[in-house]
Amino acid sequence: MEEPRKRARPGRSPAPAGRTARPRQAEVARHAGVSQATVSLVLADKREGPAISEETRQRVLEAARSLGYVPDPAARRLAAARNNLLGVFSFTATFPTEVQHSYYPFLVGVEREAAERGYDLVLFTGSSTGGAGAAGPEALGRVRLADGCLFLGRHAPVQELARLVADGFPVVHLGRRDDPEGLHWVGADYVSAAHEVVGHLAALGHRRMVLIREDDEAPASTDREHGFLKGLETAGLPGGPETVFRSADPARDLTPERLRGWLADGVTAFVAEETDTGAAWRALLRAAADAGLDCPRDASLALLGSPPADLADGPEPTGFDIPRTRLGAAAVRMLAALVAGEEATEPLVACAFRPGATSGPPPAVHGH
Amino acid sequence: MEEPRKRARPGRSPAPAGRTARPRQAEVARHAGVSQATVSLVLADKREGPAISEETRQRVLEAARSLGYVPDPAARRLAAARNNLLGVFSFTATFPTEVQHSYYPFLVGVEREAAERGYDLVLFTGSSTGGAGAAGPEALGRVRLADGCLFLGRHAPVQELARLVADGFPVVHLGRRDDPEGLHWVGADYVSAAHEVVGHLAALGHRRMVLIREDDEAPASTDREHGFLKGLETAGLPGGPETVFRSADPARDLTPERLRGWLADGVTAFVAEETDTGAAWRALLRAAADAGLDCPRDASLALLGSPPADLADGPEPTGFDIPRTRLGAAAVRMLAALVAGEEATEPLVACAFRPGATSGPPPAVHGH
DNA sequence: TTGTACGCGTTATCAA
DNA sequence: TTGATAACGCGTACAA
Repeated sequence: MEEPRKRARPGRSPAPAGRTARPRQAEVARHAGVSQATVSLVLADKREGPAISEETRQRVLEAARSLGYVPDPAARRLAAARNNLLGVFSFTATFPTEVQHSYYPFLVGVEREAAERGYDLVLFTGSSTGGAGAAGPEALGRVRLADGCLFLGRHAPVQELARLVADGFPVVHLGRRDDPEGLHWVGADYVSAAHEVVGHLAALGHRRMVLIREDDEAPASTDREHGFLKGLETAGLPGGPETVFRSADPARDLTPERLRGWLADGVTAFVAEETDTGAAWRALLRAAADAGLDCPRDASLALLGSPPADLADGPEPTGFDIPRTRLGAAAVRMLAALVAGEEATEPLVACAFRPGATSGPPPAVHGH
Repeated sequence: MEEPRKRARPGRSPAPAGRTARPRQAEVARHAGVSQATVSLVLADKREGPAISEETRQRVLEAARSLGYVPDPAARRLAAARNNLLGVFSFTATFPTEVQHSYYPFLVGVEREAAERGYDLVLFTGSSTGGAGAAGPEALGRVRLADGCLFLGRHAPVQELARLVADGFPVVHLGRRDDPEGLHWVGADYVSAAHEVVGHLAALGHRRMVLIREDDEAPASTDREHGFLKGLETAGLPGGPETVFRSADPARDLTPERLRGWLADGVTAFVAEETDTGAAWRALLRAAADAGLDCPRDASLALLGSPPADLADGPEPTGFDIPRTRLGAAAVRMLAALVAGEEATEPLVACAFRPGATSGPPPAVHGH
């Protein structure tokens, strides 16, 4: 006796009382009377590779089932196989209390598509919550547990994202984003959608229109402007800088007087971009009301997106809806492709045109 | 030559093109001129354990920083025998399209509490979606991937749950449930809440009231009845079976005539239980309206729960709100305790009393 | 104070 | 067809 007994479970804290350890492949092997490697082979169920006798196969499967065996994702990951786990990391709470920027519609699509493809989801509790990811750079490193990760929200730290991308870790960002070179993303096709809205107005007979936008350089904004201008071009209408009104504070700068001035110049339709705050749209509605305009009789209004929640009761704006659920699905689709080592799928998702009630034919020209 | 060269990275598929391997502790160690174990010690930064010379410490930290070292979560978890992962398994889609039975409020609490405690969440794509869990009972086995799992929804298969519980796998069910012996759950304290509602009515002066309930034996129903009867007792009011009206189809059985009969008998307040369909409350509102009752002048109404979404516009019912967010948090709290090998925490969460607008003093007694 | 050795659970290769 | 075996990256007991 006294022989140096094997060190008990080194590297592990003692198992909690009453807790039965999950069965391992080794245990399944013992029950089936085979080696652990055989278990691995059977469970991998590869087409190629060494064939296994049906008899052994069944024994192993039965043992695994009866023991409730489930592969350890960490070990699997370590051995460079896959998890069937897709990560979701948001930089605000994934389920925010303020419904304002709720990811719910995205998640519907994400869950559906992930289920479809046999993936489970890992929700990494974001940094904002002060949760698991509060501390430093390792916060983002956690996502490497999954086979790939989806990022939501504007405040993704470029450095860390770049690192993941550089390491070849499959990453998809929700929303167009150029910042870390080579970052994959899915986003709404604002260019086409804005283009379509302009086409709709032009078809109604509008010859001059103005885009109201805020003063930032977010891709979502520039895309809309781009689509707006392209729409004018397609319709053979005059473009140029004077068709875009840009203001850091539309509520202040978009006065009823200015609106009247445009009208006097022959402008008959106004298009506002959508932003988080909805400032442009709000200002436009306000100015039109203050100017005593009856919409759409006196002028047509359109919104490049969906109205903010608090304006949901008002008349349905002509414009388009962002297909959030389909965006979520598209993101998962792309992520799955990257995980599989395939090419990234189509990043753009079409928006749904919304006829709405704020546009109509331009007013008949009075006077001569 | 020809000596059997070391097999290149066994156990791994070939690294995807362009993929740079991240630095490992071993590499940090080389750069710092120490052993890998020392790197691990320095990075762990434990209070106890072997002390490290400040000199070495700095060299290691510097090397780690300059190489951009990030620990591999999979390896870390493999070594630590813990995931920091809590599972969430729902038997309907976790993010249903029909807002009717949305788990959103629960998830808010779940996410918040999980983040607080440093856990990430695994959303197991449920069986209903035909997703990863479509196949038979083994679907549930997947949850063993996490350190513990939360179950949502009514249709949890008892067999499989029992299996998990028997194996000592930490499981918490959302909603009271006795079925698999030893299953842990968290639920709303309907008994106290119903008790409080009765107390409120009694304090207003009501001496006789009737509970309208459907004809099932769900814990949520019996708890409410129990609380209702206890409330009567506390208030010193007559209880007994005639104070409970039980019907499999309240819409049919709860006629205006019956209501008038009760009123004639001196009943001045009616309490409806809440169910998925809201049938009892609907029938009560309908009968009161048909009987030409002005509520709360002629009679007081109360609802043991929250009104169904389609009745949200109506007058706010006296009753209580189920604290779903806090329930989610409580579930995570209990699950975390079980994972840590501690005792289960308090399963009951208090409901929030809602004064509402459907109750008031009983009508003055006319006649003599 | 630091280095050596081992095991966590898995996959993949190779020899039997 | 199956069983050893190496290795993934990290944490820790133990020896130096």
